[in-house]
Amino acid sequence: MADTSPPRSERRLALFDASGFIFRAYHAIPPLTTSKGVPTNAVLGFTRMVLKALQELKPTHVALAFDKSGRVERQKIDPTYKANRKAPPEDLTPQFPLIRKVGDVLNLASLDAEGWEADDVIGTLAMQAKAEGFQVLVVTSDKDFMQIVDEDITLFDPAKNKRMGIADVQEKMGILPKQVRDFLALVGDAVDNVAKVPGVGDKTAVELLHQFGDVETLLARVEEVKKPKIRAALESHRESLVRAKQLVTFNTGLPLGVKLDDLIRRAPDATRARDLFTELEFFALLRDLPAEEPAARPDVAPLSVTTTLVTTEAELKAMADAAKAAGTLTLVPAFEGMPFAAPLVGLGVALPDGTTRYVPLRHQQLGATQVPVAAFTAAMKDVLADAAVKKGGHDLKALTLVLANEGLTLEGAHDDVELLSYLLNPSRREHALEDLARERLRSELPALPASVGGKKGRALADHGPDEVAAAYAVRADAARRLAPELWKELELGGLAELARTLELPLLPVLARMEREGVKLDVTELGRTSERVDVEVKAKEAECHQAAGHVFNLGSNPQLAQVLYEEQKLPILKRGKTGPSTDQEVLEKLAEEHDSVLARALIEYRGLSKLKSTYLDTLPTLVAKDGRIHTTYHQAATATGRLSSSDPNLQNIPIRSELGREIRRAFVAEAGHQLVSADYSQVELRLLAHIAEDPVLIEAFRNDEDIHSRTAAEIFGVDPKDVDREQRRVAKTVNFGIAYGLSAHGLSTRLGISQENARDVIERYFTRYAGIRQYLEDTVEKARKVGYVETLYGRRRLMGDLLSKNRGVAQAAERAAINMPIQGTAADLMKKAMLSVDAALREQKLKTRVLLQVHDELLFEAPDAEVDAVKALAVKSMASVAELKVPLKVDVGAGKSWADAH
DNA sequence: GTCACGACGTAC
DNA sequence: GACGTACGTCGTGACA
Repeated sequence: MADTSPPRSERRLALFDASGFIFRAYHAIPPLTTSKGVPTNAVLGFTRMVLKALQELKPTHVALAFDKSGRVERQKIDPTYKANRKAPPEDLTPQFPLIRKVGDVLNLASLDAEGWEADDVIGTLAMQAKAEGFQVLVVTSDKDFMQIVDEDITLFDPAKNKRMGIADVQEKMGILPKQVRDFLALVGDAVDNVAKVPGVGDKTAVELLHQFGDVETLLARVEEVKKPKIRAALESHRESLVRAKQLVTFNTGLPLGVKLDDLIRRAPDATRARDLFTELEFFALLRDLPAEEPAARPDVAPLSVTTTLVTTEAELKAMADAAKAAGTLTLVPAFEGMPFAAPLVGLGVALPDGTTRYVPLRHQQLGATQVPVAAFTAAMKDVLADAAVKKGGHDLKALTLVLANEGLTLEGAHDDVELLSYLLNPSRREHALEDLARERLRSELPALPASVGGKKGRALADHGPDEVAAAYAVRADAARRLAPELWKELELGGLAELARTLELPLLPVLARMEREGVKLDVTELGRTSERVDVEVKAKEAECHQAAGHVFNLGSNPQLAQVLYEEQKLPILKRGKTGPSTDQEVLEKLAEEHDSVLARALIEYRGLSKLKSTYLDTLPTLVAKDGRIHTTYHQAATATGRLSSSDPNLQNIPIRSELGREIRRAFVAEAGHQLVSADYSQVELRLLAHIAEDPVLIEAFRNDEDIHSRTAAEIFGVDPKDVDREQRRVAKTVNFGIAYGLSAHGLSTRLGISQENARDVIERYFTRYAGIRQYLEDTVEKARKVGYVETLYGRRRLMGDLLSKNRGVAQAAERAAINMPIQGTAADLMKKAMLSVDAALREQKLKTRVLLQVHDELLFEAPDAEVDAVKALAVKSMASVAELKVPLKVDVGAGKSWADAH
């Protein structure tokens, strides 16, 4: 036995009734083709079933069994066997070879035997495996297989996710597994053209088998059959009954010539599987492919391990020339800390000829040979600024910023593998180079120094060049190798244009915004903080007073104890870990149960939240230039939006008075103003456009108060007669509709009954019929193709839509509804940013873009440019797309962010 | 001390 | 569970 075999006792062979599933999948899944028209419904159903069953059963050995001219041998017994079967439908035939191909890339053995059916192949293998001590799992939905069930052979129906052993067969059929063939012979099979004994149905067959055991005994003692009609039928159908039993009995002695060790389960060939699934457009399945495969493919060269240190100006120049000649250059900077402030310690380089370099620049180690930074910048300036030399790497925005610190401009950002991977699957949490290399190059990257990313260890610059050269150079090489593969997939998914014309051009714009930063009036913020500190302490004391003792207001378990055990207030909502104490609950407790504690807590929470998150934190993040430099993440959200962190400047308060006060601390330099331009109702406008809803389109074309108009539609009144309550309801519906709003959600939000909420939603959909249609179509299409997309082709893979867990599937539906809207808004804003940035540069204005908050851009403009910038921003943003509705942009200016609104 | 997680709350 | 997308703070409990 081969060493690779698991211990005997743990060996499990899964045998798939592949041929059976092909037909089942074909009929279970509605017609489906790739964008090129290749039918794939059976392939998809089959593939899903196999992957699911493998996950469920975790077999050690696997085989797929197929029919091969399957009726030939049985027709020797009875020429009419399956004679009335029609040829497979014409859109199924081309799927047979594709299914074999799926088995191939999943590294699963496919077995068949000329003239025999999959049943016989499985029967043979099952017996063989049983004899060798295997547990056998037959994956099938066909009841005929019950005949081979025994202590070691179990059936598994992936459709029902159910296993079937001896006891299950007995319970279901009322007979032993080995009697199943007798049963089938007695009752016949119209579909397969197996003759039955007339007058013998399921019940009679079972009775007969109880009495006689099997067909042979029954025929030998037929005179003992009590009912004359049945007896006569049996006597006159002797031959056909014997034949029927032969037909339904599996042949378990085929000469397959396969050793069970050949069936050891192997990991899928991830690369080929990815290619095939991409070709078949099984995007939802792509995500579930395993990240690694055991064997390295021989056609992929190992990642470069020999790295040349570049320590002379001549070598630098040679490197720059080589890059210029080839037109590409892949770079990974060695730095630590924030990219907008970090000095460049070194630079990993990969050249298109497959060689790698490391340029040490600021290693502190004694005796480290390195070129002076000035010589480096002089030698590299041109090639870095040459857009014709395409730059590659991982997170080129960080590279751009770090180089900018050295006075270097990076142009031609093109192969950012983080960004490219993000566009392929924006739902993915991370696009770490380590992971991409593992998945797509089957290589482990050497570890970076512990100080980078983590906090411990020596500073990066205290490492010698030799210690880190390989790590950075190999990273550059990995990025260089990944880029072509990622571009190929982008082309296949129709995403390459989005990458080339939107995301990659945006990258330097974001870099400039981060580098610019926004000025914070720390003194002003400090004053506010001191004042709030007093208020927070007062509220805290009030809470302790109300509780009768001191406790940690920040601890929800402690708070829950006080509220629900000591004060015996009713538990209105529960979370996973215990009773909830969130704002909604507190408000109810304050209102309906007149809880002094709840009332004080609400105020405490509001104050302490703003204090800890903003007032106390923002000042610590002010850089030496007196400004705050956020980091924008271009590869973070599932919809295509940007996100912001360190600090997050996209959730600075605005709704409360204290919130606005915090915004007052974001100010313009002397002689400048902040200009804010934001899209009005952009998502609702996009919904109108995408859904092509005539009523909503008309409302926006007339620049109506959209919430009043909606209220008028819902409540059947004239827009001018809409009252405040009606408008409030309509506003909530308008906001919620693109999020997959439910009656329950609307009722809790508005404090109305669920019936009432249902009625409101129903009226809404009646008046805005296009919206309902759009929502339904979006989910339906997403289920079929596995993704949703924006107006500009940005895609989000949506695997969970087919989840068996209804909650998960419904959440995925809501996300699917929302993404095209939110994502298209994000696309538009990104286009607007490109347009605005280009216009500002072209007109050589001193105004800078500082912040983006999803539907708002914040500029810092010299006083003299304010009016021009207002006009420029409105024009650029509003004309970024020609839609069925106008895009409206509101704009304002002032000394602070609050004043600009 | 660090980490992961959940609860909560801020924004659009 | 019940309305989508993010990120940050705090408390908690596991682990070192």
